[in-house]
Amino acid sequence: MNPESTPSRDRRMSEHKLPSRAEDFAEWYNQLVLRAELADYAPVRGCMIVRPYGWALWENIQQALDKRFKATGHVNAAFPLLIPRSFLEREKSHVEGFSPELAVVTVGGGKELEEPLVVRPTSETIIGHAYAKWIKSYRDLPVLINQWNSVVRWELRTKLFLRTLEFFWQEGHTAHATYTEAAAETRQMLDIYTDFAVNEAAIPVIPGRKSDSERFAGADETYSIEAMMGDGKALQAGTSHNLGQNFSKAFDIRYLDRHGELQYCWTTSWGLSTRFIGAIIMVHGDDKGLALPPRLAPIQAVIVPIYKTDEERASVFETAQRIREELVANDIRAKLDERDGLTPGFKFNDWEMRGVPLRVEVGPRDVANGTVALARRDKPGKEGKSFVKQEGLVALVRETLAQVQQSLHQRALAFREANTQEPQGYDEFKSAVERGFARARWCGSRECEAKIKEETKATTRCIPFDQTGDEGACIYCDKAARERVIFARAY
RNA sequence: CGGGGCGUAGCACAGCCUGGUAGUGCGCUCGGUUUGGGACCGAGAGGUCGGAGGUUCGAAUCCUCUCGCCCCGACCA
Repeated sequence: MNPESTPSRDRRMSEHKLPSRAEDFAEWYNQLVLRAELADYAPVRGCMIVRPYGWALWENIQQALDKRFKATGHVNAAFPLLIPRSFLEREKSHVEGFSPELAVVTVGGGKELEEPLVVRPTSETIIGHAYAKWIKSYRDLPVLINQWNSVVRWELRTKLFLRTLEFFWQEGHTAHATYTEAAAETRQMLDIYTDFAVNEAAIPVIPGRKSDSERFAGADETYSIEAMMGDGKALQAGTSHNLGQNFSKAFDIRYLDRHGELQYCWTTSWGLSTRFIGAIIMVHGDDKGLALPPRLAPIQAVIVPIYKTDEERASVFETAQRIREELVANDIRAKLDERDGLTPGFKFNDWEMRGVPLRVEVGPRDVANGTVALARRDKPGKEGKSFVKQEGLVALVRETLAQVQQSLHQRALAFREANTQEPQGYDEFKSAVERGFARARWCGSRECEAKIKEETKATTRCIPFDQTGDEGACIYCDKAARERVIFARAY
């Protein structure tokens, strides 16, 4: 812009800037999480501090989900953090799945414990134990409990939000009288996650079934929603497990049916974690920073005052405060940026980096004319800026937020479509998973799945529910294959 | 656990090769001029140079050991 820009000025400018997504997606992500003040590193390797702005986002996610859980008859409770180690060992595949990543407490009150306690990696076992005590009769069923908590898994490679030693989530655990009911519950909760992802987070997802090798340790069937990130990689954004009678047999969760016969329960579990925040970042973010979906954004509209003199400041603030109060009174999460000594331009960039969907600029000219400038986060620069009357602003803000929500979803969907291919041969398959999803036939054998992973780093993400049903050849071995599967490199 | 890189102010780094006053930019504090797309000037605060041991009159710098972090590969929401 300024031909006299000095090298030192350019350097300073570049320090403000994030690395572009194209040049280094991983670094873009790391810096964005820190600079947007979503989270910070903790003193323990792999642990994360969720900062207030990140937690506010999580709270909005919690509310949107919790509302849906309650509407379908679930209730919240809290189960203990510490679990006797022997509990984990009762379900064979569950131990095998989790034992490498357990944190174990061996000392309590300065004394070696008789039985080591594990820090919960998930709560199937301790909840199973409780259910066994509580459930006696078919009249006690179904039991539909959820808990909001954190769990610990000793991961080797960690990344803020996506994979940390401790992470926050909700885990729902239900017990039913019949297989059919449990299966319906499992699918219902996946539908809820899908609805949440699409309508609250503006993230298009592919719901489907997991392959045997990707299934949860101890589940009969695992379902997931899979989303495409801005670099074409897949992220499992929510999961729902049909646990069959595996845990009820391991924990003796039985009930007397109406014929007076003792039956094992059918149980399910389902979870969505703070990893979802990583998905929001990587799906909607751009080179300017975060772009939060209005329905989940902690701040939906930020008001930036513009002034030179003290008199201007006073009149601008008066108007800006009035606007903020009107917005807040109408349930719009609005904030007035009262920071002195920062230029408007700095604040524009700052709030864009933090992903605020809508910005309201109020300056002396606006005070005089009864107008404001409205800027949309999804359309940078002049394109997304309009000058509007203060009168009727609340309705306009509401409408514009809905439009931003829509446009983020459409943009994400278009990106996914553009980067999803149906490869005809294995060569095409290989290039497809280089940049996105490959929807390809798979014969269902572990061998093909493993070979593909070895050769391309792509794994089966899920077997989508919508299938054409016609027969074709497996992308790898050419054997008969009915189903098309989503293959991708994954987080 | 294997491979690679790095530990110097809150952050990003220079200084180390060739031992001798710890430095630059950003950020922070104060004062002034600024403010419709990342302002500027001036003054200031801020350091056990990751830790321990050694060599030396003298170590951020040389030697030995150690701890930690980040990135890449085998497990995972």
